[in-house]
Amino acid sequence: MAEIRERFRPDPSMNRTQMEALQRDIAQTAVFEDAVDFDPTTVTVDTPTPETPIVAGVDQAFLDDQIVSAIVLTRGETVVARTHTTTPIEFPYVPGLLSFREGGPILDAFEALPTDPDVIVFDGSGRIHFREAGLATHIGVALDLPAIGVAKTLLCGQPVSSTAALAAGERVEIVADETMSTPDGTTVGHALQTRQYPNSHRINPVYVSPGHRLSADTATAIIDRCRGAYKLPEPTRLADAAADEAKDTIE
DNA sequence: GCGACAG
DNA sequence: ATCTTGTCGC
Repeated sequence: MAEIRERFRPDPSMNRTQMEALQRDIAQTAVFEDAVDFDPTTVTVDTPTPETPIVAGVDQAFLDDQIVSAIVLTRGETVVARTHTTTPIEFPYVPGLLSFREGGPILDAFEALPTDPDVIVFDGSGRIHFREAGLATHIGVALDLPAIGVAKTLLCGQPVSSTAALAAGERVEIVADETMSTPDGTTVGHALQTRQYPNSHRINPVYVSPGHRLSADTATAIIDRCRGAYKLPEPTRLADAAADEAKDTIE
């Protein structure tokens, strides 16, 4: 179903220079402004209506030499489609080059889907990346679909203020720092507190950044609307469970 | 050389 | 990401 712009496909056989060149190309093609066909404020993980946008959650699980890539499509709390692929691992984990390890398998999984989602949620960074070309940006551009990156830890960039004691729903801007090709001070994402305990113990926020066709503000607003009972947004949790489940079936 | 980094 | 029991706290 998904149309893939082949010239952007992450090729694991490229050398580092070629990979970084492709990332610069990806970054220039990426649109960090709202260009979506749905109303972001209608995204929900609860009871859906016929107009509720379809959100895709994507996540991977690993075996010795194979990678399991799972995608779960949901309309509100309703699972619309689910698929997964198992592929040989072709590239190691290298900070800054994650899309070359996970991107191929993810695109394979998208090709197996019966329908395209309105927006995709990835487990990793989007614009919060040295060359503004994180996993969410790379695959979002390759599919030309709205994409958002949600990372559990910060790859680069700096919060404009402390993220230590945020209440659920609160956010802090992440701005570009000197390690990035982006001009210093550019807002590239947000630290979003998806969940918080009433008292003492603290939960770390997640780091949301636009991947493609979305502004940082809207990307974060969408993830905020995907908050469930856990730290990770619901689409990511579902995909995570699907990947683990598929993995257990294999081993 | 120092720093330092998604999954 | 993955290997893993118990354990502290609401």
